[in-house]
Amino acid sequence: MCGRFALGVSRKRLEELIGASVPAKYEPSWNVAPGAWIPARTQKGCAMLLWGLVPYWIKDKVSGNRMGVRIMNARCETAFDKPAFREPMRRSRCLIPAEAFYEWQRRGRVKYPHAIAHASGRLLWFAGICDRWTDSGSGEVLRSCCILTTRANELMAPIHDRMPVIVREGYRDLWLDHSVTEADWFGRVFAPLPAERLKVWPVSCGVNKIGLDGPELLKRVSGQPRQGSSL
DNA sequence: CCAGACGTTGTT
DNA sequence: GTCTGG
DNA sequence: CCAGACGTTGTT
DNA sequence: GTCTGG
Repeated sequence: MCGRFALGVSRKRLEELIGASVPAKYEPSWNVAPGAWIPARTQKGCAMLLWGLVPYWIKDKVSGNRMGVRIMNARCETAFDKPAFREPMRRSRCLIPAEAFYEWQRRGRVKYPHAIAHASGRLLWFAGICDRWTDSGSGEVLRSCCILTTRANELMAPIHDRMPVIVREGYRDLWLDHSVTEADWFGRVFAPLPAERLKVWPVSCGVNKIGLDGPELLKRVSGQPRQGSSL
């Protein structure tokens, strides 16, 4: 799954990588959590979206907060059928850039955080969906998103059984193009990224602490070797 | 028909 | 808005 | 995802 | 245990 990630690149660098102008609201962070404003590539450009999908049909802000901030992920296997995801899957897909994502490996009652990044050092692009909710009272518009998940590949399996959908370069335009509807294509997009394209390493529990931030969160720590890896 | 949910994760 | 459960 | 709270009364 | 806040 994907409940925390890092995107510590400068705004200028992100603009180069995303190929669009990034709103000034963007700030680098190595501890991005649900509820944060995150940059996303849409068909139109780059927008800052609330991580935690608030469907357009939500009636009021209270239920929006209840429902929205909690929906940080959507299972790719069922997203086309779920009321909250159906329309966004069809017409508002996006790509969410990250340098790495964090997963916690549970061993008994202890949880060990790991970072996972592209083996090449390039950014990861998560498959996301977004929606636009309007406050009926104030007219305020809230744009929000969530990240699709798929089954873990062999690298991730010892740590966790789910991982984010990472869209490979050749499929990114396809994912953003909402004239594309063939299920066959999405099957390819949703396939877990092959293990050899990712790298994983243990990090400190500093990432657990909301509000703690900085590049040091991505530093490898020793003494917590992961177990059961087939690689 | 109306009322109520609408999601994921993990854990047991 | 749209689906499911009663 | 993790951390941290976890209440009541009445009124609009 | 379960919800909210970040």
